[in-house]
Amino acid sequence: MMGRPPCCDKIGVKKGPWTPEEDIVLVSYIQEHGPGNWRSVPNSTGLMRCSKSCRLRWTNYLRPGIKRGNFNDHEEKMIIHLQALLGNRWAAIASYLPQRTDNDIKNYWNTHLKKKLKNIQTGNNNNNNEEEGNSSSPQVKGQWERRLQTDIHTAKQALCDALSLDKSLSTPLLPETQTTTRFPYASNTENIAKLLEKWMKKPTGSSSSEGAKSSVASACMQKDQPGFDSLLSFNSDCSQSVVEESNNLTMDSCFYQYEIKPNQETQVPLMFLEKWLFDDGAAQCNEDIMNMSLQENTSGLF
DNA sequence: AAGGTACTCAACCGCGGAAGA
DNA sequence: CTCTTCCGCGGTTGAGTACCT
Repeated sequence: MMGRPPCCDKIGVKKGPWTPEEDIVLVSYIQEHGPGNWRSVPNSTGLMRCSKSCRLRWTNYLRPGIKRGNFNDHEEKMIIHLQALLGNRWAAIASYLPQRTDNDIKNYWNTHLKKKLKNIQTGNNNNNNEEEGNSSSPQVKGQWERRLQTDIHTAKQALCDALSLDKSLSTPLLPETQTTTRFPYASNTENIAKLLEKWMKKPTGSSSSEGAKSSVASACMQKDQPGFDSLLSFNSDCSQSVVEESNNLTMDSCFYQYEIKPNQETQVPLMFLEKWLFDDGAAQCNEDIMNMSLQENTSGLF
């Protein structure tokens, strides 16, 4: 067969924004069967969506543990460092920020950080009286590019740097410890169930069901809205969540298994790298290289 | 108040890699 | 080993919203 067959039958496949009803169907199905086997989701649920769309909706929006809303300084720093180190490998970057989706990080990078860095860059150029287009700011850009094409030693330093950001923060950052902080995924599925019940029971009190639909939708979509978001969001006070969760491993623990696996898989190589880094390189994190690290370039951002 | 512009972010598209037959 | 199918990723789009004139 020539060419790649479509992931799904294009005929009758719905596209565009998801409705709350569709969300409910999808979440209900995943609650029962767990995420994965996306191919069978449309058939099993009757959703007129392609498998990809279902997966995307789940991973980017419905999945418990997703933190929405503004990125804090620490997250910004992490993203900037990791982007410099890993390039646009958003999934890899997201594995270090388990509360954020790769899509969110990508969007945030494209809409905020890129611009911010550009401003910094041009600011530096002006300060240094450097000509614009002349190899386009060799000092700053050169460092970024150098890091992207980095030799392994520099990469080790940068990763070391990135992972040691804000050690004072209580939130654990190393993947080894992240695996424990992901427990809230599990507890939150219960919340989804409660939420779904609410949705189901919600009287279509408003004159039209369409109105009710949209009000539910907007309540869900609304950023920083208590309700849906707060229920699903990954409590920033991870330690508390973990404690709670350790006492609360109910039926949701199966969710944890389903949820944790994909991330772990993507994380494994980095975990090895880090392990190797910290075993081998941590002691060598010499100050000179750290000083030339991105912190220098990004310090103006924060 | 109306129209235009900029911005945000959910969702789509197409590709590459992994897995399985 | 080859072919097919599925999954996941990164780039891109476009609808909705906010802001400006």
